Amino acid sequence: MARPRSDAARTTMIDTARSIIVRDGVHQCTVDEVARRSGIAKTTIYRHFGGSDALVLAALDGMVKAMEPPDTGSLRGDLWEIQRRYLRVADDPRLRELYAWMLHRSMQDPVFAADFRAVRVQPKGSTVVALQRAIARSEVPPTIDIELAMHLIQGPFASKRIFENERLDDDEFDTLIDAIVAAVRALP
Amino acid sequence: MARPRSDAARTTMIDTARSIIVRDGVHQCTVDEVARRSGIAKTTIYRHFGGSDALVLAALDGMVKAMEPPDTGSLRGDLWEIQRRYLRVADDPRLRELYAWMLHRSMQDPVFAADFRAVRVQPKGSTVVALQRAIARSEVPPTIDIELAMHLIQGPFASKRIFENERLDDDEFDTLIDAIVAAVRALP
DNA sequence: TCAATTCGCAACGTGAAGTAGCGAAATGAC
DNA sequence: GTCATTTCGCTACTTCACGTTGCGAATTGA
Repeated sequence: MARPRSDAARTTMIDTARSIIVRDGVHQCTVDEVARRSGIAKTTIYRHFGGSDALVLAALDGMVKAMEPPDTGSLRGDLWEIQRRYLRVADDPRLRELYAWMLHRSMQDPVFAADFRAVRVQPKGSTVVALQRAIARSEVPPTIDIELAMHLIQGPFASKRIFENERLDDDEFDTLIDAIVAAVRALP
Repeated sequence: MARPRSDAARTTMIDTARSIIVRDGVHQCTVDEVARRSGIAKTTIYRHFGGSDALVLAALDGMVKAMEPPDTGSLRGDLWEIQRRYLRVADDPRLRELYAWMLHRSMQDPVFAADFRAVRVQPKGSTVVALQRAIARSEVPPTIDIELAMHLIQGPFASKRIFENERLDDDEFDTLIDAIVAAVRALP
């Protein structure tokens, strides 16, 4: 009907937001700051995104590189690899901060929670594939609740690394993997 | 040397903060709001606590009733009871919000993280006692890393209930408890 | 009694959220 | 090509919370 919204402006905003998030953390990623650095007017940002939440989510979307699930031939091997990668990512304080911020916003706002879910970084997909392969190999019963198994797998790592903010050394990591594999096998 | 700080004022601030947290959630618990509701001057609040973080932590301290560890005679029974109570508490959205807020603030500020640690609501103490009893009964090896076992136990519940914000039905709960007990027994 | 400190009050500065009005530029419809 | 419509960038504004400062009055230890 009339002048369309500028794609170039949208791209610039997202790129600016992204670089702020990566360089300085999500807390610096305010509408004012994006406007200042990008040269784009605040009003334009509000027209495009309606607020910093949607802007951050748009910036995050696409940064999330889906992990191709490893295939080592055993559930233990696959989970070892998946969680190893997960912990490497979680070593970045900005990412832990980002995760905590998203959890925080999700608790305040169900709409944000739903959007967050769509964009989230998670080893979830890989873990599902690893579990399906383990079922195909008859390594675990085909009747298990895969979603529950996922929490059984990633919960202990998240608890120690995110909630408690403690690193895991190699021994702890292996011990946890072994115990978790035993737990998954014990699932009905 | 001179006039001491008013204990009455301090108590009033803490009580006001507490009631705001319980009634409206931690987000409404700002210095301005506490001042408005309590009739105490903002400056006085800053003199006493230096900011809303310390005020909230002070308000929380004392609300946390330590849970007396259940003693059912088996690790499974103890963990069942402990996690059941934990989930009942986590059913309150204001508490999940509070937890997310604390995690969020902890990521930003190591000092807050340390203070948070001292005040935190957690079934940690009970779980440690349950594990020690299980060791005494030779239900699990005496060599296990108790802290790691704790994450193995509470991680899956936290992952599903806090991170994912999903409730657990009775079947899921029992399944998870069984799998976790198997995992703890598999610890070296 | 007196010096020191607190309390309550009012005002101020900062920073971010979000909104409003305006001129200029761009674009779809005709 | 013309024109109505919408966007864009700008400036300015309101609101809210944080945190600070200065001041008179009240309180208390020495």
